[in-house]
Amino acid sequence: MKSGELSFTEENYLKAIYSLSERSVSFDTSTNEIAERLRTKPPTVSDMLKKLTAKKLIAYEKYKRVQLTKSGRQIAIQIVRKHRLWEVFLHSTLKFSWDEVHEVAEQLEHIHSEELITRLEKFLGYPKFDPHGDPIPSAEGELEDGKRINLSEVENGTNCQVVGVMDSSTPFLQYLEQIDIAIGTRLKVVGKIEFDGSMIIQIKKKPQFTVSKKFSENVMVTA
Amino acid sequence: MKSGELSFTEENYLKAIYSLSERSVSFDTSTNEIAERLRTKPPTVSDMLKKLTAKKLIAYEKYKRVQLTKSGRQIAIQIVRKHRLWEVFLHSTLKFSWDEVHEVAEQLEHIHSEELITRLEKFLGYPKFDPHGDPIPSAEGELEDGKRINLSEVENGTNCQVVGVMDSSTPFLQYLEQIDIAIGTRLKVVGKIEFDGSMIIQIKKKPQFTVSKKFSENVMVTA
DNA sequence: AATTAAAGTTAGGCAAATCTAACTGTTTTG
DNA sequence: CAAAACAGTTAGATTTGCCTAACTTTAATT
Ligand SMILES: [Mn+2]
Ligand SMILES: [Mn+2]
Ligand SMILES: [Mn+2]
Ligand SMILES: [Mn+2]
Repeated sequence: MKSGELSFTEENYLKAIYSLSERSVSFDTSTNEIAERLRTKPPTVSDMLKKLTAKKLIAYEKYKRVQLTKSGRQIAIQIVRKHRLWEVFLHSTLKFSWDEVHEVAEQLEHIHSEELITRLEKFLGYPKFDPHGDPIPSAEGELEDGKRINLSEVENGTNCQVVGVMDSSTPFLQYLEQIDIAIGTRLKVVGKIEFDGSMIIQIKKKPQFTVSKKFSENVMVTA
Repeated sequence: MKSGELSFTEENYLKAIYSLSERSVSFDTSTNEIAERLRTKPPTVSDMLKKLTAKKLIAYEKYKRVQLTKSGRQIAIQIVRKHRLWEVFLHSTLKFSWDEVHEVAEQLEHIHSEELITRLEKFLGYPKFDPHGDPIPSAEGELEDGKRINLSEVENGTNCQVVGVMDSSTPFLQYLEQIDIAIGTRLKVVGKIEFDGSMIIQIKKKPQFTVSKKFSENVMVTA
């Protein structure tokens, strides 16, 4: 790759560190978490953390947790932006189904061309969300933060709309499809079971059904 | 990359060997030619030739010239197919100008997904030529031999490539040379004059110029 | 507080892709 | 045909990304 450009691998590390950090209170993550996420081994991660530190993309000290620097975070967000725009393209333009887009976007997100993304975004009509309901960062790295909450936090008797998932694995997405839940689906929480946190929900006028706590924790909704 | 998949680099070598071989009578090429094409050094090429031989993608013996095997050729053609389809996408869909598309296509051609190309091709309406007028191989690797037609039959706005002449007289050939047209020259028909069948054509970014009907009837092109 | 468990790093090695310098094989040509 | 010129390969080094095994540091638990 051209000088100044990051390798596929470096980009994947930044993206992993970004998404793992975002879900922690202190906006940081650890060697082992990164290793698990990238299906690699801790020593490999250790090596890369040194390299990313040298490039000033992360703030990191031996044995301590890792945080993205401002510039590392900007780059990570741009990769997320590319990933999600490509997912929209694959779904809306090329008619891939939901659960097929991620793998290919994982490759496309590493194409280096500002102009390409600018034009792609325009062609797609400046979408704000990807096919899984996740927000698409702007060219400036701004992330619209909708008031998305976990389905598991929704009160009894409340209506809400599905806007995203925490888990993008094929089994989960297939289960969602099976029970007819997709991005945009409106549903009502009609009951909760204290014992195990299961939730009874209803879509439109269809029969009610029960989902596990694990399920409701992996679905994001807006109230 | 997944096992069985070729690396970026291997794919670029196959593509280079393919296009260099195609232009030779014996359908082969040499270490130095490849090195020059890929802006690398001969020892680097030597190494890769060994590797590609082991994978049975080329037929090669030390100090001899290189030829693609059947399977190597098929792979090379698929990369060319991807490259050209992406160029159409960049030009027709994203409105890149035709001289901007190549560099980005050079990256996109290495995305691994059959399904992606199948759907992209469908979305683009099964184009037969890329923005430079080069033919797009079919999914089966068939390369339209570009049926030779008379330049005078070419539609407005179409790119074509000069492949022969009807008249081989010295005056005609001298005229061709004078206006910088030779076998292989790519040109675009930018207008036609009803009155006398004259044709306005353009080569690359040079100024347009007009040729007579008698001229265009004596030039053979592939669409 | 001392011990154990876990998290994380070094050490050392390997494969891919690249380079320069030095060598060998092939071709051209006086 | 012998010498020079050219083409091509081998040797040895470097960088990146990855691994296992062994070690060190930090955290948790008794
Ligand atoms: Mn995704
Ligand atoms: Mn990726
Ligand atoms: Mn091209
Ligand atoms: Mn390429």
